Amino acid sequence: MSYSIKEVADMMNVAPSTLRYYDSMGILPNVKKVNGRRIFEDKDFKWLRVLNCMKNINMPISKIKEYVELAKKGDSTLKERYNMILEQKKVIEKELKALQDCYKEFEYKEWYYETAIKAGTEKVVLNITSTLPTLEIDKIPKNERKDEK
Amino acid sequence: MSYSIKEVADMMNVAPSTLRYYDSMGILPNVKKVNGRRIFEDKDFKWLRVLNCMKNINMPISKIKEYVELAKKGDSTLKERYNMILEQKKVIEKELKALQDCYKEFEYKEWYYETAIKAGTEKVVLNITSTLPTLEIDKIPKNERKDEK
DNA sequence: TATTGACTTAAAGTTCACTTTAACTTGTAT
DNA sequence: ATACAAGTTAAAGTGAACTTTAAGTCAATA
Repeated sequence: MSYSIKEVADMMNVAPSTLRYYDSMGILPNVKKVNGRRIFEDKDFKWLRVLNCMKNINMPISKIKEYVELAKKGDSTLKERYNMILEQKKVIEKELKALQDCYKEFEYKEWYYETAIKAGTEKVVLNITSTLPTLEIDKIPKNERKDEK
Repeated sequence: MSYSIKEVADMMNVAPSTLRYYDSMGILPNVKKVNGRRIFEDKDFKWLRVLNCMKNINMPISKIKEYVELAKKGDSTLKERYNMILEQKKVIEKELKALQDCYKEFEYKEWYYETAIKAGTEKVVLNITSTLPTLEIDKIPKNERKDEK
């Protein structure tokens, strides 16, 4: 099977121009062209799946390109690519943790507003602080100082 | 306790100029100023924690500002703010799911490279496709067509 | 008293990731 | 045959989120 740029764009939820842009940046390697038109085939989808992941974790295009260039060089870069994957796995773990903490913060906010709406006013909940450790802000920094009041 | 802009910037892992920028965009409400200098107090950290969350889930500043403006208006906007929170919770759920799928994809990649490195070549794993449903790409679109080869 | 360092604003500059535009080609339908 | 839809490139434009710069203020220290 083969697919046009529009079809692939729809599948990936992006504009065709975005895919052209990706291609121009060199992160859509080996896409076949017939009469100057891009034709996406099954083999391309393997990479599109990975690309989609990399975009999801906000990997910059420059880094994605780095990976693509390594892959093009073949077996001699296996270890380098492996290390990139391990590094990115750590990034995802961090992001997952951050997102989960955010989720808890928002669950707290949900309760907060439910309580406030029932009471008709925020005042009843305003001085209850969420005890969720979303931010390192809870740690007091070294160069702490007294209130100058 | 009170903190300088530099101290808060360090706690939040951003540049002081970023906090000034946030302030100029109106998403650091009610920060005290002494002799023109920003002084962050305990009450500000409640909001900074939430702001940090909102940044984490890539909420645009314009939307964060919307929320701040609603909060400024007081109890009459409780329901609106509640709805915003519910909506954002859904966004987080989606993002979490996407990230978890990416994590699986990267776990597969980890195995892929471990196997390839052991064998000294990618060829042994190259035609094994991950079966993880990271992308809707696996669904064949309506306007599918035959290979023109 | 002079200097240093951390702050201030307003405005301009930068970066990234697209998106749009303009001029053109190609394949399909009438 | 002609029109139209969908593709193409190169280059310019956009928007968001900072970041840098320039010129200045203020408090503490030598």
